[in-house]
Amino acid sequence: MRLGRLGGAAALRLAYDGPLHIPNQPMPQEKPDSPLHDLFGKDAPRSGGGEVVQVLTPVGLDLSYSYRVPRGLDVGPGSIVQVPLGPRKVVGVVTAEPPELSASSNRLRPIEGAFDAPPLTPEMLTFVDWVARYTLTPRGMVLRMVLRAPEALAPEPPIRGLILAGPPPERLTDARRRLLDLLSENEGQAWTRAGLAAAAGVSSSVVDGLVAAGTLAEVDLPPGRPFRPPEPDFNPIELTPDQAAAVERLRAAGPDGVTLIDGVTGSGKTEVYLEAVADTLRAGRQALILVPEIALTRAFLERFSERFGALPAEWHSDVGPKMRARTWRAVALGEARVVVGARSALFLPFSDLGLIVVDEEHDGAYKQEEWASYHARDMAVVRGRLEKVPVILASATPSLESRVNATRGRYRHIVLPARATGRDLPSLYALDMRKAGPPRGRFLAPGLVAAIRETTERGEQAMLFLNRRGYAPLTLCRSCGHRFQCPQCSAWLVEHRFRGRLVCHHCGHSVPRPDACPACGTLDSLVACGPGVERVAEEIAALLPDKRTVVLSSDIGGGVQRLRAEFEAVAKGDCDIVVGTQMVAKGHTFPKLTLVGVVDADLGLAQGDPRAAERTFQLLAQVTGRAGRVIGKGLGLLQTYAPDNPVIEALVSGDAERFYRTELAERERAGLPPFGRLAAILVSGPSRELAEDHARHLARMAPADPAVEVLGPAEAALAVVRGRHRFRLLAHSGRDTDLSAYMRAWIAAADRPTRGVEAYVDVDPQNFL
DNA sequence: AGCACGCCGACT
DNA sequence: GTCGGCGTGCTC
Repeated sequence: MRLGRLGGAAALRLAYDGPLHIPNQPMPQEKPDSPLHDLFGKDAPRSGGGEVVQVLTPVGLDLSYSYRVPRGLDVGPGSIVQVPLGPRKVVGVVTAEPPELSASSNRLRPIEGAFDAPPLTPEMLTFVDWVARYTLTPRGMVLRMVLRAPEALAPEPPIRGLILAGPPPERLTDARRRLLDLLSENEGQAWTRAGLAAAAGVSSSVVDGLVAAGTLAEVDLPPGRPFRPPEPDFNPIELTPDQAAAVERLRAAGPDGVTLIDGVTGSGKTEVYLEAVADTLRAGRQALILVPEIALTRAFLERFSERFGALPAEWHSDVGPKMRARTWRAVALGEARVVVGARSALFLPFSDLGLIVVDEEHDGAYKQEEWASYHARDMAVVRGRLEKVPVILASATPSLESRVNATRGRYRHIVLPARATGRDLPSLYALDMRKAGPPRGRFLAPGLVAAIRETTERGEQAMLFLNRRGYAPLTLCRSCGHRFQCPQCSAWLVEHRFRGRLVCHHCGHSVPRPDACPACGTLDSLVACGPGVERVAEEIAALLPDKRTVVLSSDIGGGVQRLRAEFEAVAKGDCDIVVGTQMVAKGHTFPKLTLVGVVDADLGLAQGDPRAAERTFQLLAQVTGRAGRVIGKGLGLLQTYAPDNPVIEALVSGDAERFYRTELAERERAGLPPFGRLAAILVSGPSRELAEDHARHLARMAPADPAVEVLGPAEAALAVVRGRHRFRLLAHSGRDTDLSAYMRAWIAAADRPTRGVEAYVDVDPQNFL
């Protein structure tokens, strides 16, 4: 096992050079005793054997451990190695830190070997450390995100292929003849066992028989090269003058820095950043395109391959282990030139990254809130800085953070004010439900129903948007008032009529919908309260029975395949009315769609969530932006009980700037992001008492700091999830305070939780439940 | 994160 | 009397 040479470690110098982005995070000043400090500006010596190196392992540890390098093993910073850890063997990465234990220490154990994979670059190692520090995640856990394709470390095993290698067998059956015919028609071709059997229409035992007879022989085929390089000049598209000007500005921008492409829906942001991808390919470098949800980006992949003559590599949770391993290796070896991926693609070990694009940069899906919390958009900006490559953020409704960075000049700002097709943006109107609401028991105002009727009569499509899955969010007994609640969560069970069940959207618990009230036994006394998409579909189908209605929601049966098919069917025009949840707001173009009705425009405007207005504005602007993109005159109708709410007013006036102005003023007044910083601690435990006790302990232990205000503990809005009781604490500071460092000090000062209690730190929380 | 060690309930 | 629950601590 040997490794190639490593690039100069001097590149590490850039790591802590100045204020990095992170929504305005000042770079933490490294203290002289930091383990990383001594390395800057020096070339880390490669080990020639018999020495000691630090190895970071992908376990929940912040420390790296010292290991002895056996004689003859050539490893240096970034090398991927196997080391013993306690009773097991784990993969690890040699870091650039100086050894902590001396060669004579009896705790020292030897590295067992190095993998034949390219070493992680110094930039990648720095990135791991940076993310770990900022998010308060053990470095090992961040490394784990990098090494998340375990099979990728072994060279890909050759494919077993079959070729014609001997005379035909003595007994020639019908099946054998068909198989031999096929082989002679494709002379010299090697087949896989299953492929040959299927192509010849025989069972695999026929193939085995011929192998045994010596007619076929097994050979090793080199593993396939699935990553055909995209060609930058394969099929250049004609750009509009606006787009061409935007591309020129990107080119003029130079080799690094962040650019926000701020363009209305349909303005062709994608075409613009694909030109930047083409430039990256021309320079022989790799590009990463992050997208919020990859499962439904079929259309994007097709567009990409039309432009570049090859598909990009894909990286997301639906990629199987084999393809995952191949992709990881191909990225590390520089063979995969463009990767389109979900947020986890940010941790791929690119060998020569030249560009990062974050599409729909405002999207909440970029924030991971599981065991490690990070915002992929912010970390993309950090990685771009470390790698010294440009980062492009694209959105029709940019986050307030990015807008402020653009107006302050930290980001370049490219605005695409008009649709590339020259079509007008949809006209939006508020439907005041207090004055012109639906009759009792219904959810669609007569005005909206009439508009849907007119639209579909013209042969165009209408969409009803409601960000609520299922049939009804609450079921109660008319007789005794019993409400169906999840036994494990403080949430109502949502009726799903397709499935005939009541479902908890927080833990997945579900029960069949009973006929009688479980509390009082009364038959047929259960009533559904409020609408979900299924119920809206039922209502519109009853009102317009001759129209074809379809529901697009993540929980229609059949998984991603079925959903993709449904989206394509709608795009082809196979239905008149679409009723959809949040997922219809993203990306897809439905050419015949000209009317979008928002069933409950007030739904997202919950009090107490500082980001509610922004999220609602973005979501409603995105979803109404689907209307009239290809034909007709787009129309959006917003059903609301608060037509004078600033979000609704800004949408209806078509003046996005007005929304940004008022919302930014509000945030500035309250010192909220991007004018201040927030970090949360979520304490959860098996009982209310245990969770609350630890939350109070944390509150007492919060370090005194005049720059930081600590709030709480308060019971979380969702007080119980999966049987765990939750409390929240919030730290609030100005934007010049290193709140991440404050949180590290806080956690270090407090006792570690015990007895099943957990404390989870979320820097830059997006979600306030 | 794993995995081992360690101290209190229901069984061969 | 043991088997085993998972609570606590360690891994170079």
